Amino acid sequence: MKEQEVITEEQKKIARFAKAMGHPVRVYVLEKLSKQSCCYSGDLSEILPIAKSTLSQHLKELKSAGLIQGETEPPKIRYCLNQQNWDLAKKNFENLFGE
Amino acid sequence: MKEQEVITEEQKKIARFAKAMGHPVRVYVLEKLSKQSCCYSGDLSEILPIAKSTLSQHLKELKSAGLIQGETEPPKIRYCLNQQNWDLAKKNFENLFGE
DNA sequence: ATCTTTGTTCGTTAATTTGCGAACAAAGGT
DNA sequence: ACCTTTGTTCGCAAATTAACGAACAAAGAT
Repeated sequence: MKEQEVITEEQKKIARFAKAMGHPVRVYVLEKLSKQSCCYSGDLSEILPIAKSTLSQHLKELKSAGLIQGETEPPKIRYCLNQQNWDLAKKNFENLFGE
Repeated sequence: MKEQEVITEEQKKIARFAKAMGHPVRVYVLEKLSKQSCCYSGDLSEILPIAKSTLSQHLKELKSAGLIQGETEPPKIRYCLNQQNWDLAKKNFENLFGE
């Protein structure tokens, strides 16, 4: 045990992404977005068996991890992947798993 | 909202793996094991700035997610990746991120 | 000005997670 | 028998997460 920094920024980043992906609903959302570029939160709300407030929190979590982004398009909000961070996450995981 | 199952087993599996990877210490351990096949928990304990009981819990979490395994080799325990599940996790993440 | 639609935020509750030190267990060494 | 080493488990406290319904906010439609 020591006080020096032994955990890299990349490892922290991976952990941050992984944590955000650590719930089935959030994986579902990410997978959907990776397949169809965008969707409205209402679409998800109709399909997923959770309260819309709960869904909203999951989306918030994905947003704060930087994996998705939402563009307001009244009265709806269109969600897409944050392509830049999605690519970064992909790269980070590839590094971890080794090609 | 409905009652039918909309989330696949694979999505649940990804979430389970991701959750286990959702902490910097656990990412550190996984990365180390992916590079050097095996290590003793004591090696980790010397390097990581956390109590050994805390480390033990992180290892337990990785074990219960199926990502690592520990072979007792008294008085130490040798930890390795659970290669089968590691490969599965890799595949699952590749599917999610898309090649 | 009011209504409708769409999401977010608030307040609460229950469950889980993180972290520590102390106590315990296993097993070889003295 | 006892000591040492190595980890795990226990008991606890603090923080975070997950979930819900109710209340609120934004903005176009009537």
